[in-house]
Amino acid sequence: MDAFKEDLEEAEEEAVEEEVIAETVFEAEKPENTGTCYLLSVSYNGRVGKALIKLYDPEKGKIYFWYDNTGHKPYCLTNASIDELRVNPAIIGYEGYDHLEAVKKYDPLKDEEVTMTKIVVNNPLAIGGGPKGGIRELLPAAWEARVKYHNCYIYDAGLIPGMPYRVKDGKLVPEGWGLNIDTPSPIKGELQDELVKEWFMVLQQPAPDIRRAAIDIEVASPAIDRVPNPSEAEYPIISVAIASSDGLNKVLLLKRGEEELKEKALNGVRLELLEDERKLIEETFKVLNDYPLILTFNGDNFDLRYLRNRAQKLGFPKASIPIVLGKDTALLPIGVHVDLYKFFHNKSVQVYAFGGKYREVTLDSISEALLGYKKIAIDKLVSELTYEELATYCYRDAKLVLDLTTFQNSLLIKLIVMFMRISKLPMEDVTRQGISGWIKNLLQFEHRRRNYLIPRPEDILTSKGGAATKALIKGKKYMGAIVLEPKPGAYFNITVLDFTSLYPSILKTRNLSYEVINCPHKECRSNIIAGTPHWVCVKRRGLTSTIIGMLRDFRAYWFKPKSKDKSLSQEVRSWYSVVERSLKVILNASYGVMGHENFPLYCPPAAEAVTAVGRYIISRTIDKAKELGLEVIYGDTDSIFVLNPREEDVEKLAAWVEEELRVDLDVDKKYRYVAFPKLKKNYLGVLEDGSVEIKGMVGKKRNTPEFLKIAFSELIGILASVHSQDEFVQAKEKIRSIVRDCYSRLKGRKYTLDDLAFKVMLSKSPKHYVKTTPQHVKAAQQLANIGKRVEAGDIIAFVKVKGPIGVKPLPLARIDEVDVDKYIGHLRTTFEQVLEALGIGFDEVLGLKRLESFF
DNA sequence: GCACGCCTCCAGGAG
DNA sequence: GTCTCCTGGAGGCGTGCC
Repeated sequence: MDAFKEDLEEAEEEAVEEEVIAETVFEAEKPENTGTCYLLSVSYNGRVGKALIKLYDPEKGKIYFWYDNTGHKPYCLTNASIDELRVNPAIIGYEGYDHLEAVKKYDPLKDEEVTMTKIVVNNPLAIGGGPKGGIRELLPAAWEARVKYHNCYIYDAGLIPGMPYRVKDGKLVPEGWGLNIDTPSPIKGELQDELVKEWFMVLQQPAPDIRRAAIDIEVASPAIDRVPNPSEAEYPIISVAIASSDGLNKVLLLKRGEEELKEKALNGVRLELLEDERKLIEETFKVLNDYPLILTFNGDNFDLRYLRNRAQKLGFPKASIPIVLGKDTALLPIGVHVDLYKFFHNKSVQVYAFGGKYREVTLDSISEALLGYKKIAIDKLVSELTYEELATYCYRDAKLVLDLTTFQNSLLIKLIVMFMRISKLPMEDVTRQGISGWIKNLLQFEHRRRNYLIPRPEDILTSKGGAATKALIKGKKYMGAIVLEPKPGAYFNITVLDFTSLYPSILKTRNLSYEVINCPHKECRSNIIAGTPHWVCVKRRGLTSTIIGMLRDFRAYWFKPKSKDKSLSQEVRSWYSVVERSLKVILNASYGVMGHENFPLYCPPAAEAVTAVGRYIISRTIDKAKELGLEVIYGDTDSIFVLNPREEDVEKLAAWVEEELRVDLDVDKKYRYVAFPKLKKNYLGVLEDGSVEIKGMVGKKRNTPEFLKIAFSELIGILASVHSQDEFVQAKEKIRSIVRDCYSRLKGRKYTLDDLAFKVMLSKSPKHYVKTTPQHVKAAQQLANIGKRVEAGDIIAFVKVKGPIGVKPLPLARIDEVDVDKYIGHLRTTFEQVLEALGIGFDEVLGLKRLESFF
């Protein structure tokens, strides 16, 4: 209930945000004819009362505006008849009410055509979301009333953000989509040709590069590591750095006292000293208005917010400030603002698009992982730096942000454009929303395209029911995947087989989608999903099954193989690799959102049907493998580890799987050897090329102290060089010396506090830990006691010490109070995980008894 | 009073 | 604010022993 209320409030905020745009008077050119442009953004302009489209002209590097001229208006649907509504004064007398229309829609839950009434209004707030509640609150039942107007406009106009368009005689038309393109045959299947063709054009179309500038500001804060409050904006902005893709690289500095600049430029970056802060801000606004794309890192909540509020404080007229603040956003009237913090924060982007290369979502951590260089470290207040030091520091941040979008041929821009096209979201939205927002919008677009009524979440739940299986873990909603018990030990020549995109394949081949599972037809009830009481419709194809299945096929049969096809040019291959990665992000989340309560198409039976089929598929495959004489050592969800198989047996198995289970089974990789401890989700393997893969083990976890990580990686280095059983014996000796060395350095307190620190993230603010007080929270509390601010997302570094509390944060700890025995315990668990798999005892390696006599 | 076992919470990972 | 499964470590509580 609370969550529902919060959602309501949020929806209100966002709708109000659309209105706020009315305050600004900024306009870009609105030509009657343009060349080929890219659709970056769709929003609602309250002042004009129309949908506003921002087009990017790559030739000129600038933005054009195009306002809707088709007369499209906001609306919602209801099941009340026109006659009933016509006599309802609350509705027809509502401010902004326009007219009523009878419309026919296909209701996917009922599988029948229904007649609905469309209530059309003159501004989005009349439907809902404003302070007055809107018409949707007055109706007994409303459909599609929570779809944001700009998204509704995209659906109805069939617009695809990120695709090329042009304005021709005042009309917005698609341009250069490659209409004569041939769709690859493996994908067509029973799908409608038109659908496949459009999607293929959309994926195939290369993405533009976009002229852009990154900005970063510094504020004269009176205290070190105390971030100034952007709502107050009480301290002066002392520098603004701009790093751009078109050669404008400069730092604006606020003049203090009599001090003059020593240099006019530093490494090609122009330095400009400005007499007063108003001028500095005005110069910054010029940049904001000039560039089609402005990049920041946390600009929504800091840089742009501060700039806006500071300008207001200094007396700028509201309408002259080119920054529009929302509850959690800072948008631009002309160009588009992308806050990279928000984009990199997206878990799917982090894990699937960037392979988990960065772990903390900070500019330092991301840039180091992706670019190989990072922020400049300073140990005093920014206001105490010389002009040159300040400029260097500030510019570095802007440059990092820019480079994050330029590296690998503007990979990031291309990914964003692909995500826009797939999700049908404007650039501002796609970079700020999570994966569920993307998939929601993608599916709603496809509903509207087919004239499907978008169902209300409560109707899906009541007509489809809840989950029938029980999760293994307490508190989870339904049962998930199978993880096999590994057979502990080291094995040579292991082949890993995996089902390509298992869950998306299941969605496709089992026809899983919210509307077709537990469908209303009697004759479908016998088409049961094994392991569940649910049945699936045999009369029609589900929407999710169709769309996700098609995207899966595009990736598996076209973009992924083509991205590795050496006969294609490097440029084409790298484009296909971008597409393939974007599809992977969508595919990997497509099943998860069905099991997510806040997803508007939440459907527990569909989610659990996917995992049930997954369990069925891996179990049957393992049985068949055994029957063929293959030895399965381990498996997890969609993979099986087979010991030294004959190629023809693998082929036989794959053929059987395809025929019998209707999924693809492929060789994923081959290990020279793999070592399994007793534990699930833990192993260490050396691939044929000598590269090492470590899964799950504590030695590679982020929060593990550095000294253990180092010792662990030395151990890995030794194991990587092992080629045969005999070499293990020599390896053992080397391992022994590592462990002993570690042990004696611990005992002798030779490590620094840094080496020994556990670095654990506060997942919430310290006061929200009510059930227990974990160690990192205890350390955080001690930091708070000495006046340091600690909040959710901070990484707390602490060491374990002797005494009642047991931990101290790094700044308060001394090396002599460290609890050495605790650390030896950690040394033990870290190494035992690996050694156990190799049949070596930890105590045996250490020679514990003898060694201890030395101390 | 205090070991001890048992359960829960939390962070971080695999897939 | 996709999902479930799995692990290590600590916190917290009840029980039985001295």
